[in-house]
Parts: sequence; C-alpha cells; structure tokens
Amino acid sequence: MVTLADVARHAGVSASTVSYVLSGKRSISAPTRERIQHSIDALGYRPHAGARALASSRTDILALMMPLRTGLYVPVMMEIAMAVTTTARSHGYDVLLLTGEEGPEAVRRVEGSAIADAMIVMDVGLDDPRLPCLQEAERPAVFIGLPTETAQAADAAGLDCVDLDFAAAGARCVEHLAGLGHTGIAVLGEPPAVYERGTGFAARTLTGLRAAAGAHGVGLLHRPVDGTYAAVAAAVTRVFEERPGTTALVVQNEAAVEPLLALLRHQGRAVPEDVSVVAICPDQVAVHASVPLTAVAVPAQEMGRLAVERLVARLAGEQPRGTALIPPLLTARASTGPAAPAAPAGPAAPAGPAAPAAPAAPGGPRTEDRHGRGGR
Amino acid sequence: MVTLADVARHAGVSASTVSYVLSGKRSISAPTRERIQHSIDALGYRPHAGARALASSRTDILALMMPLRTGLYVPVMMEIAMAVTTTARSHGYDVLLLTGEEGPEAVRRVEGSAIADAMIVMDVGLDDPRLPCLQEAERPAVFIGLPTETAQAADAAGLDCVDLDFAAAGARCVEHLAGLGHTGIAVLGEPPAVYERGTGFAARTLTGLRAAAGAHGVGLLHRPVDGTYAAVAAAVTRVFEERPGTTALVVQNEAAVEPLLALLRHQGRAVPEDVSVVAICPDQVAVHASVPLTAVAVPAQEMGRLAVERLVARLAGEQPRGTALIPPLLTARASTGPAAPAAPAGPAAPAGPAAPAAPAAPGGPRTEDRHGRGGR
DNA sequence: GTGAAAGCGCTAACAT
DNA sequence: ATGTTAGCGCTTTCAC
Repeated sequence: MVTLADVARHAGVSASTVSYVLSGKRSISAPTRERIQHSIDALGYRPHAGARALASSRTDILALMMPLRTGLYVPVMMEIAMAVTTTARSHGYDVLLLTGEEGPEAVRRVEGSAIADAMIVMDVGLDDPRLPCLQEAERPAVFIGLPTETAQAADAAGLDCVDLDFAAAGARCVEHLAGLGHTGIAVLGEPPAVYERGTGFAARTLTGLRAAAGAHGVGLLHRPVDGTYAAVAAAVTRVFEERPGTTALVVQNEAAVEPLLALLRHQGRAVPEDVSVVAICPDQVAVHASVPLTAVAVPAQEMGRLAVERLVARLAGEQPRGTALIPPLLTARASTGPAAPAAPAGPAAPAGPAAPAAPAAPGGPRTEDRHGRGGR
Repeated sequence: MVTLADVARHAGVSASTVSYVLSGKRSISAPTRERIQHSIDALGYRPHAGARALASSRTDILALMMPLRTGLYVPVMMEIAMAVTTTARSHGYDVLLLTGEEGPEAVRRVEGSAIADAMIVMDVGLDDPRLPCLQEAERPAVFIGLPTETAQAADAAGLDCVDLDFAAAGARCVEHLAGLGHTGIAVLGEPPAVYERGTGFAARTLTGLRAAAGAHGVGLLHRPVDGTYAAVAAAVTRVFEERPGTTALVVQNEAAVEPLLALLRHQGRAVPEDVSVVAICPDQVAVHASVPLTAVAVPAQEMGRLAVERLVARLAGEQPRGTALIPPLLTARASTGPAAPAAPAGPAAPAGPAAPAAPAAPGGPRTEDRHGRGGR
C-alpha cells in the first residue's frame, strides 16, 4: 500500500507538505506542488480513509437512513437514494446505506462510532423515535419529510427538513378539479398502514385536500387502499355507490395507479370524459401510465439533492436553514377534463370496451398548466 | 467522546484487556469481563470506526456497486440492496452504496482508500470494465450476475458469482408452455439498451429459450421492448401479424407486464384461453399483476443474501466458492393454460371486453407446479 | 514556504 | 489471565 510517507520520500519533501498539498490548507510553491502531484500520480497514492478519519475526525461519509417499511413505493425511495449518492459524490462524500428497522439504535451507532459525518433521515413519522437521539447528537441531520405537524414546529425545533409541500399539493389537486367544474371528488390514498404509522406526508396531503374542498364547496371522500387490483376495485366501487355524483379521483398511491385505470376501463368509465383522475406521484409514473396522468409531481430527485446540499452546508459550519417545503407543480395531461354535465348514476352502459387512451406521442403538443405555488 | 482508555481507567484494567473483551480474541476471566462490560455500558462506549480501521485494516464495511442504468427494473435492484444491507448487518457489516457510473474508477477508489473490506458488484456485463481492476485488487468481490458467457468461464477466472440460472429459467418457460401444447411462442424481452450493453442475464435467458424451443420444436420470436404501453403494443401487434399461430408469450421485462395485460384485454385476447403468458420476474410482481402470472421467480432477496454470505466467508479467509447459479422455480398461476386447438388468426371478434381475471383470493387453492431445476 | 513531531483511538505482538 | 508498548497513516500544531 502506498502511504503519504512514500509520496513524501519520492518527492523529496516532508509528509506534512504532501498533506497540505492534498488539503490545500497552506500555500505551496508551484514547483513543489507539481513535483508532489507527480509523485502522487506516479505511485497511485490514495489517502487511507481510516487514518484520515482518525486524525481529522471526518469520514467524508453521509449516512442515509432509509427504513423500507410496508406501503412505501420503492422506486421513489430509490430515486431519492440515487440523487443522494450522486449529489454526495459531487461534494466528495460517500453514502452509507442504513435500511434496517433499528431506528434510534442506528442513530446511536453512527454517532458513537463516528462512522459518518452526518445523516439523512427518511420515512419520517410524527413523534419519530429517532428525533430525540438526533437532537442530542453532535452530527447534523437532515430529514426528508416532516417529523412535526407543521413546518413552523420543525423550524422551532431547529430541524433541517426537506419535503414536498404535500398540503399545497393536495390543495392544488382540488383546485384543478374544482376549476374544471367537478363537485364530487374521491381520494384513493396510501395503504392504511402508512396512515396508521403517522407518516406525515399522507396526513398533510389529506389536510390540504380537505381544506381546499371546503373552500371550493366540493364533496370529498377518502379511502386508503393497498396497491392491488382487488383493493382498488373494492374501494372505487364503493365510492361510486356511496357518492354517485363523484366525477373525479385523486390518487396518492403509485401502486394503485394502473389497477385503477384498468378498473375504470373495465367499468366502461372513460377517462377523462366520465371520470377525471389526478395523481400525486413522480412524473415518470404519470407520463408512462396507460393514460398520461394530470399529476402533481413528487420531486424525488430534488428532495435528495436538496437534503445533501443542506447537509454539506451544515458540515461546512452553516446553521440549519429550517424547513424547505418544495412548492407543488401540477402538470395537466390527458386524464382530466371538464366535469360531465350529468354524471352517470352507475357504471356506464356496457357498450363495448372503452378505447384506452394511447399514450400521447412524446413531445406532442399538449396543454400544460404550470403553477408553482398552490394555495395552502 | 468516550474512548477505550476511558473504559480501561473506569474498570481499572489496561486498554488491551478492554480491546480483547471486545474482540474476544483472548480469554478473559469472568469477573474482569463483567466489570469491563459494565463500564462499557455505563459510559456508553462505542469503538471509533476510523481508529479501528487504521489499526486493524478492517472497516467492517461492504461496498455495494449498483450502477442504475437505463432499462433496469428498480424494485428488483432495491430488493437486492435491502437483502444485502440486512444480511450484512446480521454479520456486523455496514454497506456503502455506490451508484455512479464511475465503474473501474470507483473500484480503485474503494481499493486505494481502504474504505471498505470487500465489494458486491451488480449490473455486470460481458467484458465488464471493472473486472480487471477487481482481479488485481486485494479485496474480495462477489458479482451479482455473470461477467462471462458461462459459469465455467467465471469459475476458471477465480470469480465468485451469484445469479439466477437465467438460461435454465428461459428453458423452463418454454418447457412449461410446450407441455401445454403451445407451438408458437413470442418473447418480450428487456429494453434494447439492456441487450446492447451486453448485460449477461438477458443474453443467457435468450440462449436458454432458444435451446429449449429447438429441442421442443417450438417456434420462437424475440422482441426487446421498452416498458411503455406504446412499445409493447407495437411489438405484440407485429408479432401476431408475423406469426398468427402465436399462442403464448414469455415476458422478461417487469415494466412491460401491465401494459401487456392491458393490451391483450383491449385486443379481446383472453388470458389464458387465447394467449398464455409466462413471466420472468419477482414473485411479487407476478402475484400482484392484474392477472396472476405463471412465472419463474427472480429471487432478488436470495441473490443479495447469498452474495453477502459468500463475501463474509471470503473475508473470513475462505477461498472463492465459484459461481452459484440459483435453479429457476416456475410457479403456475392463472396466466397459462392449454394451447387453443385452433388459434385465432387475428384479434378475436370484438365481442365486448374480456373479463379481467380478478386476482385470486390469497391462499386460495391453486395448481402449483414447482420444479426446482430446469433443463440445461 | 517547508519540516519536525505529537497525537487521533485502536489492535496486536511481546512480555510476564 | 493481564499489562506494556509499538505502531496503523494521517492531520495539525509549533518551529524555522
């Protein structure tokens, strides 16, 4: 193994000079710097991570706590993880992946053994058990999600949080539909487990949906669903029985999207003529659905990137910047339209299969409806 | 920060005794061990990862190289990653996640900076550029996938590989269909990019499919497809035009599954009466599809677990165990049946929508058809 | 602008 | 069964 001492000898300088060339914490004359750089390249030297960590108390590693619990949509998690690793690398950090259920214990492990400089905490719930440990901890942490009811509360607690403004996202969906004349909306939500767990984003979305529904005088039904065809079919069928006037659906459940669209086709309900559908999901899901969906995008990449950038800033000595709620962005696609003048009282007449809307040609002309900030 | 010296002082022993209690590399009398353990708990001591790494040249970290390139199905990757982290933790290891495209450079970085003890390499292609670096490297590596044409070649090169036996999996699909009397089969494969990249598993599957098709006198068509409705529709439509006698489809492309089923419904082709469908995908996808699919399972969890266990064995001093090809397991579900006596020459008469098969009740009685090892 | 030297916290001979 | 001690490879004062 090539050590710093080897490089120093090869370049005919002292170890400290080599170290300073590497860290740039002291000015080195151009000739020596070049000579040293040459030796480094020639010998293929790489600083030993452990030694550096011991001497400097910095590991250049970020821990990513990503407990993958039931009901979570994996691709979104993965997209965040990718954005985290990519952004981290661009700042010189590596990422340690923690997926276990250990919770607070994992926090203490990272903290106590100095295995990482900072942490990104995902799948945050209200009263998250990791929160107290994290607040006592020396190392900075950034949450993806909100461990409190409101952004204000998070700020007050001195937390650094990054998330989509799910309340505004919910409101935005209702506004869009209300603007199209819909007065009966049903929400297909995350699986029950997600709500029971107190995972903030689902609750905040619901808050926003309800507030906007109230403000616009729109009726709102909410049904958590598992992402299976059977569960979706049961929920939707019940909704139309209970509220025949329902003309629009909001889906916040990636796994339920295709089952839902299949079901509507099977029931002979045309999208968007009979039923409008708005999703809250990553754009990729919305675009590739069997009907391109009007949707509020879940900006997974941006969340991961932002989280890392805040963490890097904190490691550079900055104070927490407080909560960053990303404003929702709704893109109108082929799944929403004006409310039908007279909503059918039940399933449409079984007059053959509804033609499935073919995915629109990529880049084709299409109404886009981009409003940055929703109500709230 | 609490150090080992603090613990030693608190317990009235020397530092090395504490170290040996932790490592168990020397027998300690029960009284002292207990006294020391008590001090450790009382002070909340955790060994400093960097110091330990420097002194012992072991980091207790495994690097997971998981470049997420286009065409890969993210949930499978994630499932493997989860299995890796879980298994690793159970052996006392943490996992460093490397997702970049850096390739060989990342290998050298891990190797040179001693940031991890070993590596798990995913998304392995033929002539993988990381292979040479890895072979020179001091640290052991396990591949998930095969960087060579055959398992024998991998063994000869002294590699440790873990993968599903995709050739046998392909063969198994054909055998199952041939056994049901099908004589015209079309394969919907991974996106073109996956084949072009030389990613071994797709090619090996095709080899197995073709060999078995030859052996059973079955006609075989192969079409790579992107996982979009449009791409699937184009490919399938063309297949039925070119080979009207096609009565069965094999899908190796998770993203194409739902689009395919939706398309078949739309075309009025009943599954399995008009067309049988066999998938090569994780069981979860097969079970939750809108028609429960007969499928060869991609055992993501087992692959991750096996890879870690081999790596741990190597770190404990064992020799490479060579390539482990997991035998394919085909489970018969609702999507396959006997070949129609007279296959319809074109799309069936547009006699209303085919009733979508509701997902079978969980745990309900169903024919299962479990053969461990396929041909090959 | 450069060197010398004292650790960082732990492990593992080498002693007894 | 336990203590002593010499590093592991790097960073960072302190000194010139």
